Amino acid sequence: MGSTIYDIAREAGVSIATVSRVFNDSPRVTPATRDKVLAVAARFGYHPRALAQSLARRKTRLITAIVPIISNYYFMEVLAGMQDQLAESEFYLQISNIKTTGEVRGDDVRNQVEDIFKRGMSDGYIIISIHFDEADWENLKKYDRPITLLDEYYSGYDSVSVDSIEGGYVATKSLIDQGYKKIAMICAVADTKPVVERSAGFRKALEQAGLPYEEALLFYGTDIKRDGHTELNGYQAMKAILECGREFEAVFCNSDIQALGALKAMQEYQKYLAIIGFDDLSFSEFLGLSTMRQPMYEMGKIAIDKIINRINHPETDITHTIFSPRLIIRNSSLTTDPELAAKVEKVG
Amino acid sequence: MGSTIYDIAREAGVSIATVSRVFNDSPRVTPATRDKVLAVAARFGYHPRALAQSLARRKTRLITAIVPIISNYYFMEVLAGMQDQLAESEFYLQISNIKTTGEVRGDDVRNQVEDIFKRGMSDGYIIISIHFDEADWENLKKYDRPITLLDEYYSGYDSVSVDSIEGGYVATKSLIDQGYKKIAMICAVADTKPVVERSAGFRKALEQAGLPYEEALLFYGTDIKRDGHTELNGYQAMKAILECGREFEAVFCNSDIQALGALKAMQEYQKYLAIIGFDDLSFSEFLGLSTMRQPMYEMGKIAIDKIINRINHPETDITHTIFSPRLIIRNSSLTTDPELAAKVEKVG
DNA sequence: CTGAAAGCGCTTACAG
DNA sequence: CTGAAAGCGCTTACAG
Repeated sequence: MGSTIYDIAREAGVSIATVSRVFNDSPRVTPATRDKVLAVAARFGYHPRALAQSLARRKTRLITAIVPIISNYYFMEVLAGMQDQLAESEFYLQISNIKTTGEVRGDDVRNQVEDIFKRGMSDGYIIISIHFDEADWENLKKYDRPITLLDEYYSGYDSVSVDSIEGGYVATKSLIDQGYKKIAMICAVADTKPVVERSAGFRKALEQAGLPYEEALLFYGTDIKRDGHTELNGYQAMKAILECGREFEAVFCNSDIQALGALKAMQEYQKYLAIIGFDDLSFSEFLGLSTMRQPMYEMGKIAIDKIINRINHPETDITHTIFSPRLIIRNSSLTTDPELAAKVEKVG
Repeated sequence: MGSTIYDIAREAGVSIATVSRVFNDSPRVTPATRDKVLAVAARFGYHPRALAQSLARRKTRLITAIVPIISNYYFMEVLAGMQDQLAESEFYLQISNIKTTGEVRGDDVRNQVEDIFKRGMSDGYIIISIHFDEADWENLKKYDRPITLLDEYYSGYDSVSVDSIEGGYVATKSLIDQGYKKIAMICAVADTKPVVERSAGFRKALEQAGLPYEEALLFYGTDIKRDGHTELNGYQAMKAILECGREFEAVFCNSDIQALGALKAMQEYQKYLAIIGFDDLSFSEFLGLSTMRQPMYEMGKIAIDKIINRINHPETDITHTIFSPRLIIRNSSLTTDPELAAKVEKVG
């Protein structure tokens, strides 16, 4: 297939250095030579191979986003932000997907991430929604590549994330403020970072309001795909709530995608609890689902800024951008109890 | 940062050829030498750069999936299939995202796709949900790379797709079979491949049943993001249906994501038409949404098979795999009219 | 402004 | 089984 820089040089009667300069927009080329080279290149359908360029430059101009199963609906919006921010830069974005069967943890994920670093194909890496422990994060340092964490915090790398504890707190408090007292939480896979943090916020809100917190308020689905961030998991958890024999008025749900499943369970049981989710996925608005909004688009933009900045200035100080999630009240968490409703004003 | 093959060779007292052989699992290396090399490599934290390997081999062992805005929920499931099928192969998958503002057409998309080919970074390309015209597809031939189309058909490349005309026909017929006579269709952006085909099926079903077809049965939303495959677009289109002054009983909706928006519109108007979507996204089950199922996971697997086969055997005949979408009946399209209901048996 | 030459980090016949 | 050498397709000081 391909013609090389040598073909073009020979045909245009110049050296390969000149051809290279033309394609790198070097100012040190006469318009005449440039035109001649470009003409020949067009005739041959020549384009410099990114591969060879990267090797020679010792720079790939590539940023890799590492994502554990793109399924995360979350990622779609993050991506939009990354793309828009990338537009003006010289970098290309490539996405490497981490395959997960079941939980997003364990050696398998670790190995896949390391494999990506071993290939050494990118100037910088944005790691999204992967929650390693300290040792794992430290271990990545040996590859000596710029890293930005998104939806995760570790002191050793730049990061952008949302304060999940605060989010769990605000969500639960919004329920309490509406007059609900019997509140459960739908978790995803236990010991998982989002769950640990959001349930901590849940607990804090309850205790602050003088409502007793117990483990028994936490409900789990059994589906562990995507760490339990699935419709099915939420459906199962809500079923557990409705069948546990205990009365609940409201539910704080770990994620919108789970809330979608929870909604179905409520319909099946014809029993409607107030519910508030977490994320604000694009469909949540159309479900009338109250939620804690994560500024995903913004986070994507910021992650790109951070990684580019670190690629260009490796020695700058590490920074962490932490958003407070925003409360979005829609119908799903509004009380239907007229007595309670009287005390509440619609917020969003 | 990194040590190179030279460092390892020197330290291990062998030639770089031997180091290379060790890392390429060549059988022609004594266990002793192999161990020695591996030990040194481990100590140095050495890994061959994929970049340099690719250049020397003139093979990248990389397959690139080109996707117009990953947002397409559709893609998530396709990806799962691709990953599973890739597991046993020697290839890596990388995803290149096409940025789209508004419609997925025009020069901008064309240029982005071409840029990816110009970089020449992959051994093969799977192009997903991009609908070019004949000239555009032909134009890509000049890059002389293996290409597989997914969710698109063009005779010049291997492809895997779903018969959308058939899908539109079966969906509409299912509505007719249930006794509905006043049926509208929610389209996405007009002149777009899915819309053209599905509305053709819609028309065919009507005419075959002796129901008059008119343009006025086709409704459009104004949001053109993702070619109109958005919740908002469906919401707008359903509003148009409910406000047009004409009575409808049922709706065939171009995609599940739009159906989600349509559902909201119906709720707002407290007017419930039977509705059937297209795709069977993961949440559709939890919405009780009837739909035409596309075997996305399977399609992903097949696309990988095809591209790998063509990479390894460039001269094999071109093949097209075309699925008939499967009808999934859930609550949304079941009639509530007891008279009609009597004639219908629940299918799915 | 242009060219000759070294170098990027590997692989792979070709000998031995 | 192992090594010397050429080659993959570029970029980039260094001269001029």
